[in-house]
Amino acid sequence: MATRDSTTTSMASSLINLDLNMHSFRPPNDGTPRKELEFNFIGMERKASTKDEAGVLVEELHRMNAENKKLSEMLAMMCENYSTLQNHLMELTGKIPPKAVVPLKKRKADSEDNSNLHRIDGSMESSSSDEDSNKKPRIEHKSQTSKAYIRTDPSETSLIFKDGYQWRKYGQKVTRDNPCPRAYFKCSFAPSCPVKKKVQRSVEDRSILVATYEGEHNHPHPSQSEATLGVTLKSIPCSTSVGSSGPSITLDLTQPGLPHHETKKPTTTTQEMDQSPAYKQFLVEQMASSLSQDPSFKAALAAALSGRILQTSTAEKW
DNA sequence: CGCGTTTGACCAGCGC
DNA sequence: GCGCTGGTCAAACGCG
Repeated sequence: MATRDSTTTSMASSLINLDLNMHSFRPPNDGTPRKELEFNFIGMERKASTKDEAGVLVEELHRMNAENKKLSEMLAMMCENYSTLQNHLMELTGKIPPKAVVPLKKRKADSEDNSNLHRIDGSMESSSSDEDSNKKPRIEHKSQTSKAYIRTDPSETSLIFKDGYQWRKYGQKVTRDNPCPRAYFKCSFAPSCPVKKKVQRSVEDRSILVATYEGEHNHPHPSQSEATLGVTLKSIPCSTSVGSSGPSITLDLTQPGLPHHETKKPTTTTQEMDQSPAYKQFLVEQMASSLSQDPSFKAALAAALSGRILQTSTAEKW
């Protein structure tokens, strides 16, 4: 964005310079033939100038004039492209203004939560940082937090949405910076599963549910049949999720039926089981096969890639 | 009756 | 140290 602005600014400033240069050649009244005026101007500087030198200067003037016109057209086109792209982006992001992405938070824990904040268009707000993790022993699952944005019916007041997992609500609280209550859920699919999620409506757009996931499921994803149409039709998972504990393939924790792909990375137990290259190759093939056969993963991958491509192309344009 | 939700109370971190 | 705030607990409640 800054690159685009500076480019536009520098182009505009050079245009202004060009324009000023043009005006410096023009008299207040532009009624007289231009060539004669130019010749007179040059003549004022040096009477002994030859006709050839005047011709070269006039030619240069015409060339700069044409360049000025070309640059003006380019600027107009760039402005038009910019507005078109902006509209397109607004459509893709579900008309969420960028300022809605970073709510003002006072407490440290919340600001850290935002470190893993993801925009609704899938672009990461910033990389994660665990620099404060030692200061807050209360939060035990800081290493794996992610946010997901789910669009729901604005008339729907419930904070419950189906994402394929089983959740048990254990609390609800009205927070200071959001009049909408925040609901606290624990994963109840497995008794020992440490995963929690907080669900709260966005201050900016009440139709958006902001789900914050903490921790990592220690059980397989419930069967895909348990994932209702609540997410696929009524709710639109919009964000990718990336844990801060290293590279992972997590695409969207809210995707129904989507296996927890971050667990697909080789675990230490797997590595200890068999270090043979053939076995590794087999594992890789199995993973690739299972992933490619998963329609949800395909859809999530496509969404993530398209978002990334759009982001890259937009950045290049700017 | 069992399970999940609601809701007020309590606890602990953080800033002043 | 105190007050504010977010997070959690657990009894009460509702529903199937």
